[in-house]
Amino acid sequence: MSQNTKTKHHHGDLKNALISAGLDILEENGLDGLSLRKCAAKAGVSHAAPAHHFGNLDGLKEAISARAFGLFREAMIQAAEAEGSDDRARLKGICRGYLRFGLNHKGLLDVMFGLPASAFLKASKVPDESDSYAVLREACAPFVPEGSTPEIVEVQVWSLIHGFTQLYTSGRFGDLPEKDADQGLFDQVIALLDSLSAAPS
Amino acid sequence: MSQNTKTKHHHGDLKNALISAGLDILEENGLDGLSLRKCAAKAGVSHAAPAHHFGNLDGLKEAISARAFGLFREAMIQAAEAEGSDDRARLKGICRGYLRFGLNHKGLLDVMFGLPASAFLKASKVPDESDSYAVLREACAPFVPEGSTPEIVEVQVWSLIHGFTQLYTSGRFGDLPEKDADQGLFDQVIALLDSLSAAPS
DNA sequence: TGTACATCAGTGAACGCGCGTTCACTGATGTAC
DNA sequence: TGTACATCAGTGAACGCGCGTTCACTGATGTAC
Repeated sequence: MSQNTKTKHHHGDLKNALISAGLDILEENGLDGLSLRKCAAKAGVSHAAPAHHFGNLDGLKEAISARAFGLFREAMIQAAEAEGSDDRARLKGICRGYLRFGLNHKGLLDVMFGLPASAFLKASKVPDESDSYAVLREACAPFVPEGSTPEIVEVQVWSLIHGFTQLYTSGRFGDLPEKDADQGLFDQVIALLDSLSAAPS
Repeated sequence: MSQNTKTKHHHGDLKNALISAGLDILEENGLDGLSLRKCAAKAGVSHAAPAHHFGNLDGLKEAISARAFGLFREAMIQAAEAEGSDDRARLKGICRGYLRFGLNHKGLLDVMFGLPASAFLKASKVPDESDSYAVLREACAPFVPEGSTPEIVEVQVWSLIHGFTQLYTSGRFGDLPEKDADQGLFDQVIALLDSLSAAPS
């Protein structure tokens, strides 16, 4: 106890601790509740400490966002695996994972898609957002009809899922219960994909 | 000049002036730049004045949002009329109007969809958000296939357009130029609707 | 038409708050020799 | 193995800022008679 929590200087992994603190704050208070000082307090550190690691709030947000995209990716993969192994089941999992993530982690989705994509593309190393996108891309791949391209199918599916999630989580679909929302979104995506695939066959 | 701008007390239409000021601020500085004090300053009035009309910032936001939904509706209608008079042309106009509005007035879309829908549904009189939705609904009506319902088609089209707009305006589709985005979105909606309508015919 | 009065709309000073940022500092760590 | 020293990470006090909110006020408006 003496060494563990009270080393005072040299926290050890403050950078990650601050990111974790940020995630917690987003879950509890949403995007508006996020500040450098709150993250520092939650991580048990003086309020000036975060500047050493992130520079400013935008830096922290980017780091939090990257971690959130990682969680997002995991959530989709896990949901996909829970559904089954064929192409449709995997895609259904993506839909469910996306929507559930939006419902359960509205604050995270807000930072993730609140920052412009350029904030990620600027980073030299391949960012976590791309990793998430790859999951979607792979799930869409089996449904690309002959006359089309993967990009077109991805954009279409992504737009549909993303729009549905945003509108549903902000209460635009009335009191549609979560379970039905799940199914409804999937049905829509399937209808969309069927139409694409049906054309050439 | 003496009477017109310097009556000091009793602005006359301060409520609307504050809403207009809010719209300007949203266009210039985005959602984060919006505050009661800035709206008051922009309207040329003391910073405590807005409280008389809106109570707090959320009240102002709702009023701004209502006005923005009105502009949104007009933008869609105008774009639809510019396209032509048949069903497809009208729907294409809706797509274009929606996307353009998102591109040109990102700040407005942020308040409009940043507030939960319940903020509008609470209002006793039919809110402007419903008026906007009616435009979408009417445009979708001719494309409801026999086995489906208007609601399903609306949700699907709305999700697709909304998601596309959000993702595109935050830079998620790379450097896709605006003109192509317009066409791409419309193509997608048409493909979606064709698939729905084609099934029964 | 005129007077008295209640109500309403906006003023401006003051408040406390949380914020990001700066700064000199200090304690811990790692490295050179 | 031990000493000296540079570097790094976190401290805590201080700063100014913009914010929402409160409050006693005052000037304009509308209404009753």
